Amino acid sequence: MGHHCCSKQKIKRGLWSPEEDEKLIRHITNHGHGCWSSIPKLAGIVRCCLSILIMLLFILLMLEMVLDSEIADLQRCGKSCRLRWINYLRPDLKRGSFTEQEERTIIDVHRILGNRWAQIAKHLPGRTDNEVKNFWNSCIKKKLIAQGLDPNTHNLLSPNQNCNTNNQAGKLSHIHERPSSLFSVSSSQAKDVFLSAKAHIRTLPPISHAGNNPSNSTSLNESSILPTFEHGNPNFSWNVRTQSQPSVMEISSGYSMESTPMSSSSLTPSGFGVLNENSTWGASAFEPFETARQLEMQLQQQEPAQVKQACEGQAQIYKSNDLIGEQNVDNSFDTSNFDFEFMDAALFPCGMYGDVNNIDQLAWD
DNA sequence: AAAGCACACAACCGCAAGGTG
DNA sequence: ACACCTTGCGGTTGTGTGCTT
Repeated sequence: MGHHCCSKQKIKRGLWSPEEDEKLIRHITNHGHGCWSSIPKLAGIVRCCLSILIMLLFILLMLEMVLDSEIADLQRCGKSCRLRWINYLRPDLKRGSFTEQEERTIIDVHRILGNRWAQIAKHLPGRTDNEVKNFWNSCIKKKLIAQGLDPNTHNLLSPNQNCNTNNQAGKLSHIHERPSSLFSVSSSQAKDVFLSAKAHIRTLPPISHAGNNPSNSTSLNESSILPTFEHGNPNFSWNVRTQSQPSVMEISSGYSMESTPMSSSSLTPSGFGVLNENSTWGASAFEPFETARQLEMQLQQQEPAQVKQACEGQAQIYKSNDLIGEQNVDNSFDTSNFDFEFMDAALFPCGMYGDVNNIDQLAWD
């Protein structure tokens, strides 16, 4: 086997020795990595030239020793060198275990981006995609499962899934417990966040909706505030009414709206800002609601198909808004053509993991 | 003490995208 | 336009280590 790029070479595999690390570090710090595939040879050649100069200054007897010990080529393929440098030797790497803040960031960003480890790692300075991936698979995944959440979708596991998970996880017999971990939140906190969300959602322009099951709908204008709600659910949708309740956003879910402490964990006190893949997650300024243009720009950095759908939806929203007051028309857009999950994620990207007491301030700053 | 097991982490593999001749 | 090469990414496997029996 082995890489096709190095099948002809005499390639060493497996763990790197400290000597190999040292050679690689010395070469890259002196010359940069340039072309990775050339490094294994260059790492030897450069050493060779230096050694020759040294040899001219010193006794010929030293020659063999130097050749033997110092200028031996790095018998690794470029791919392996690159990986070793990026994942382990790079000086800006942060070693050690992940902090709670990093863990939250990973969970938040993963909910939006999925298994795009390289993108996720960009939000964690000093961490590599490999590191994040390993941490996810070995730690966070299990935590989420133990919380009764699907690590892929971040939604509640169905009873069947829970069953399966129980079987798979084996030891996770405490799955039905509701530990008061960082993922859970009290109903009063949820209420605060909910009110906060409500306040910002109100900034949306008026729009009508069509075709949602009223029985599954919860209007934010209702005086009864649900202690929890679930926005990470792919079946979770939103819409806004104009006629009877102008400027009110309505949230509905094809999934059951059963009250569960877990489900509320998706909403964040840190704001509803739209995540930019190129920006750092976590401490971004609060953005109550993006204009259609801003949102479109954000969305364009996501998957094209989803962007298209989301923008079409937004365009319809604003288009219909223009018509309000002029004529009483059904301004609905086709919900079947709208990616609610993505829209949901774009509007509510964070988890409810921060300091809930700052919600109002964050909300209105 | 030794075997078995689980876990975390490092490294590998295959694929896709982009660049270049 | 095509083939080849390089790089980057995500999934998977291998390995070392600590714990349990």
